[in-house]
Amino acid sequence: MGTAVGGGRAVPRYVQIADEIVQQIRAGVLKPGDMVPSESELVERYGVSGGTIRQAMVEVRASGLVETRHGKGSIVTDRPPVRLRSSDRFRASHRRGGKAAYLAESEQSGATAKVSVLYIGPMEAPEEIAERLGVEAGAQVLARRRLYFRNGTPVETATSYLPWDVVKDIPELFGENPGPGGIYARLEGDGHVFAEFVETLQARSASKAESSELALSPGAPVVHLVREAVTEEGRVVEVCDTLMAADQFVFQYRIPAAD
Amino acid sequence: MGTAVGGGRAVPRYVQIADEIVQQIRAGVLKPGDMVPSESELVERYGVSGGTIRQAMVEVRASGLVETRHGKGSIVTDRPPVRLRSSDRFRASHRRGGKAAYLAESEQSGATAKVSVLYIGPMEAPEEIAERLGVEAGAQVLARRRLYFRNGTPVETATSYLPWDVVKDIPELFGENPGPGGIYARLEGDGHVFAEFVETLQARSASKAESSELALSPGAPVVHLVREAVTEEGRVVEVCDTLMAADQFVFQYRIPAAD
DNA sequence: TAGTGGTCTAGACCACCTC
DNA sequence: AGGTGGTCTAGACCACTAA
Repeated sequence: MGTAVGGGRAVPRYVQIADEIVQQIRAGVLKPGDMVPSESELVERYGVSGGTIRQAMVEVRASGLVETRHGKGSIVTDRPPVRLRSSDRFRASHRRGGKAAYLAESEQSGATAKVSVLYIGPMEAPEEIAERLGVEAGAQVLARRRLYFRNGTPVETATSYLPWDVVKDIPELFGENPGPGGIYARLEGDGHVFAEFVETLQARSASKAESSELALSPGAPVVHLVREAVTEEGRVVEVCDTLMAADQFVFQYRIPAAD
Repeated sequence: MGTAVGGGRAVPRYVQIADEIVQQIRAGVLKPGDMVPSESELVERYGVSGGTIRQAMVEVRASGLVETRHGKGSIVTDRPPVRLRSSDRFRASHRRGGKAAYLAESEQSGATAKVSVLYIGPMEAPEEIAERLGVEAGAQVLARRRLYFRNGTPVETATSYLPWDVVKDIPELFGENPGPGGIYARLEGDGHVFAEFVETLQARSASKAESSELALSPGAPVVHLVREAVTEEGRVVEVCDTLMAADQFVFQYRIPAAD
């Protein structure tokens, strides 16, 4: 059994160790791309048990400065220039210019972007989605589920839901590439006039499943964003449900002060 | 020593246990206000070691459905009637109605709100703030630092920075209570006409210091929001730097589609 | 195969809270 | 005093990755 020094410290040993490692990264002793010493090496260096090092590494991972992969080790992440999701990404002029929102943003920051289509096809609307779309729960909708990459790593999953009667005559929406300007441009081309987009955001810790899909450490913060596209008739013609790695995005919204 | 069954399961035991407990809460077997069985009781019930239960409870806490306090135990949280921070909180009509934004929101959800003033007075502008305010770094500004409570627990710290020449003739801004409509109403009363508010959000894990100020578990997600108040002259007359417990807030923004 | 992280054990001591 | 969570130990077995 262990000597069991106990928990009677002002600041726990594992926090001290975590802080030391984080400091080494911030100070540049460990640079982006470097490997953090292995857990067994840290056990020796600090003279503590494996469990304590383990707990320290959980803290270090939570700082977002490090990424750990099973059988490999922990690597110092290169500070990614986050993508700014500003509210003018939905300007109609961008669509007329032929750019989808996410591409326009990627251009600004010079990062490589990629989209992987996970599913496009009919689906029974989940309850919450059906409610937002104003259709009955379980009604058939078109679902478009994508995974977005930035510089090769997944940063965002997005699923768009559109009522069947809205999409049934727009064949482009059933293909992987909806064409210039994205799906909003196609909807506009079919006679829908957008009045506004309503975005709802909540930040929380990633579940186990989510963290694996986005290649995050379990418990890393994610942002859950749901966007509704509302037409001038007051109809919600699309609900987009998005989950983003929080450290990859900064959100910016402009709120007019006018009454 | 332990029998060391090892980690060779598809889904780890601690995740299974965490899911079971979360399910019991979602299903209503454990209701808000109920105590979760103690860790030692869970050890018996599930026939695993303390460490495994401990890890399971970390997962359960991450779900936000439970709150743990040291010598007491874990209690199922009141279904957090999160405060919706919608973008219409800055409508001029609210200010003319005499309500500050945070009070107007609290009324909607029926929660008790409290504000504690931590500091009001002159301060040398931090670099990032000075940049946003368009003043020189280190220039004197008025800082108003508050801590917001909701149902007795701290949920948000906010610091407003205002250029000295803007505030020097508005004595209300130096007092704890800036009067009906809040500081924006006072600025409007002094001739400033707001054009827009620009909010920038980023979610991340709380640092040790931040988590203690907001009474969060270390590493719990927080939202860092910086708001600039822009007048029709294009001047930023206030920068408000806020840190919020992520599980207490849902953010909503309406984005006009017009070009 | 060797090294790394991931899970688990059985037990210890400590700090906090309530009675 | 007795229970609760918080920290720590020493060791085990497993899964993943790379040479």
